[in-house]
Amino acid sequence: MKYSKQRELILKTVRENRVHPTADYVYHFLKKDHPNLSLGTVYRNLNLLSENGDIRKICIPNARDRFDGRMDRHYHMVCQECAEVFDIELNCLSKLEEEISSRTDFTVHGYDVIITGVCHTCQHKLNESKKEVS
Amino acid sequence: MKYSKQRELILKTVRENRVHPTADYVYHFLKKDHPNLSLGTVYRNLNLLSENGDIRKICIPNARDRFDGRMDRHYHMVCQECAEVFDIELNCLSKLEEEISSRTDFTVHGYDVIITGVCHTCQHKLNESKKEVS
DNA sequence: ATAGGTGCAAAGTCTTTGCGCTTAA
DNA sequence: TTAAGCGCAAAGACTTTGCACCTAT
Repeated sequence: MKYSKQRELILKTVRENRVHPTADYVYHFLKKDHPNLSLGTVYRNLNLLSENGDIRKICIPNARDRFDGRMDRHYHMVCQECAEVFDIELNCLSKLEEEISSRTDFTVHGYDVIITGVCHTCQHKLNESKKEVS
Repeated sequence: MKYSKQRELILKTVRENRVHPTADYVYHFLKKDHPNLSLGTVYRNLNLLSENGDIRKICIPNARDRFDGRMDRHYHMVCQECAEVFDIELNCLSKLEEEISSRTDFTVHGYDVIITGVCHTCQHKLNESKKEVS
């Protein structure tokens, strides 16, 4: 693959901005200092990079796709209130691939775990507003 | 919630068609016998039903959302070749919620595991075409 | 009677793509 | 030199929504 400044910047942005950015986030983040950047280029490169295994695409119900620069084994928690995505390490999944291959004839390339719920901050806010009502 | 014939049909379709149908599938499936049905109604009801916990919405990278009428604990394998979705039961996830609550302050509502790879049929086809080349 | 649901079509949102120009190799 | 990549804008895919009509309660 031919080098491009844009791709380098996009990869850097996903790696360094640990918010699991959307394509739009990456675009606006870079647009400030690189006014010629186009959204199409961002999409093209995010897809390229995730196909190449340089970044991960995270698919979340009722939300747009996000990208993750961390390629080590970890999983994701999504807050239903604020829509933020948090990382988590889980021990009990270490045997997952093993179990799948022994129980099915499916060739496993990868897997993702998406935990949905409410983050600490939002839970706190919800508790506060409950108090106000009662 | 007020009863509607359309909603009943849509729920029945998702429950009985174990292909993890997309909204479009449900629409065309029912349209045959119910020509007045509109796609908007299908979307509205699929979203309603999944919010109510009657069905599950499955979000798959690079594919449209699918719906699942099985509400018991199980997970999903997606074939990257044919895009079909298969169910799988996994034992090692039984302690997952426990581990998350003990390790984080995240309130877990649910989680989904999406395993990507290649199904048996497609793997076979891939092997065949390799043979042809060599 | 009336709140909620439907059908329809239009509008939205997010993403991809065609094309002429640019640039890394 | 030239194939890959870019910027732009238009098109595409999928989903939501406003509104007038309909229907379960």
